[in-house]
Amino acid sequence: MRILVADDDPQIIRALKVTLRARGYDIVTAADGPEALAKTISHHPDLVMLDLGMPTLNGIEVIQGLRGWSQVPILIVSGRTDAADKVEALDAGADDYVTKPFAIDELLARIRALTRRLPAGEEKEPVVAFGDIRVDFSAKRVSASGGGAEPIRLTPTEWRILELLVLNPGKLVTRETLLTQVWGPNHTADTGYLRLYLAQLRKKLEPIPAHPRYLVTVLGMGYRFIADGSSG
Amino acid sequence: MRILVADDDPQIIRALKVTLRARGYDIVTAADGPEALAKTISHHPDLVMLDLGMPTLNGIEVIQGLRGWSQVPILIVSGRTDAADKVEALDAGADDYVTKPFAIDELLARIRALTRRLPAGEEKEPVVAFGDIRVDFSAKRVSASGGGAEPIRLTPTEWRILELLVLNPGKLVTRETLLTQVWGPNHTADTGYLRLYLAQLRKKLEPIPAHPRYLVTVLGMGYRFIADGSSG
DNA sequence: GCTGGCCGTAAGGAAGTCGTGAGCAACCCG
DNA sequence: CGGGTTGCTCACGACTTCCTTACGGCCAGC
Repeated sequence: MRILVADDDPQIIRALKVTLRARGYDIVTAADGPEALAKTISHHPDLVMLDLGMPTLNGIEVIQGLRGWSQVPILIVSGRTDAADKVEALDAGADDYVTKPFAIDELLARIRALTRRLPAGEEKEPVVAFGDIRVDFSAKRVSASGGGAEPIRLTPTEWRILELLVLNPGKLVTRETLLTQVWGPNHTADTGYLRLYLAQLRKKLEPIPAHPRYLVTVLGMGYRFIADGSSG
Repeated sequence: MRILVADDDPQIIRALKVTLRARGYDIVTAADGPEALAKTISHHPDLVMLDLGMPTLNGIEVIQGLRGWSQVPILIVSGRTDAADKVEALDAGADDYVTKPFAIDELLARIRALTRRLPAGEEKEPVVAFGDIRVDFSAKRVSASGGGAEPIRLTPTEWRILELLVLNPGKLVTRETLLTQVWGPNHTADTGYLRLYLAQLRKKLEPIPAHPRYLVTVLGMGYRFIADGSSG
């Protein structure tokens, strides 16, 4: 988690850097408004902490400059306690406003609150591709880029098995693991239906189902997903 | 924009109700924790204002009860100024914390900041179009651009379901997600009414209701909204 | 080379899910 | 108090999914 700290007071910068780094955050600093804008562009922080009283550029203008193109959460840290200042900053696009002096624990809690809902906004799509197949886990969707644009339909059970295998690329997934994870902890007696679902998955996903390249059998043990580019 | 105000002090309730209604907000009130939870389920507010010092149920427990199934923004209004209280509430899932007494202008600005990023489809147009249908989220209206200019009427439940689906284009929306988001956390036993509402939505929105093109069933898992131009 | 065990494949029935229509109770509003 | 709307239950047919059973092929060990 990367945080940009913009303040013109070197002491505050230093104090925040130490405190936040100790909490595991990756810290980028800026001493004035233009630098804050530039470093937001170059470093893509997950949160911007902004002091309103910086030289060169009004704090409000920095907020507006950011909001013109970015939805990054903005936390204002200011010495001004006047309600009018808070209203102006919040309406310009800031997400929270803390007045100096502040309790460091409260600041940290507000940082957590602001960064918590981040994944809901701009997240990468967890997509895994192999061969002509694209697996989109967030959308629960599989499509073949090559043969026809029609999406491939998987049943819920097929999905669970594919997830277990693809999310552990290269690793062996034992038959017992598959059975307990898909059918429940009490379900360890396999009468042969696991082979059946693997056959169906291969029929739908493998270029040559009879000679599986990605969903490989490990004799007597279980199955393994081999990603593109992996040897063996 | 609907706001739930939960406080055990009738005077505060009354004052906030008047002030917020004057700003155009739709206000729902609750006098204790259980009522706040129940009215959140039944009224689906866009923001929950919570007093920590309510009887019957701890404020923290109310936050947890909401966060178990809802992502609605929570604004804590409390008389406690101690940093530890703020940390506890924010870490439990609250999004902002204001201490009494507060400037009403600041409170309004913080409400605007919290509700600003509400629509899950951030910063996009609040209008989504597919086929001959135009869905206006800000005006809560649906109209058919093709056959006649008269607006299509949706019931509140139909609207909730359509929102969940359209705001997650291409993504799978689980049956369980739909049930908890629309009917509340305790409502997981589906006797078949979800199919019914989907049928009604398709009857009103789909060109050929019997062969849905936009509100697609994913067998055994849930439903999916397919936007125009997407493959499939 | 032979046998036993494991794997892949196919067919078929049981069980579950979905779409649809009919119908009833609760609620809102005039 | 009455009409219309909304929310929900029940029942039925069509379809999909799940799982069992059965059979043939491949590899290991003897």
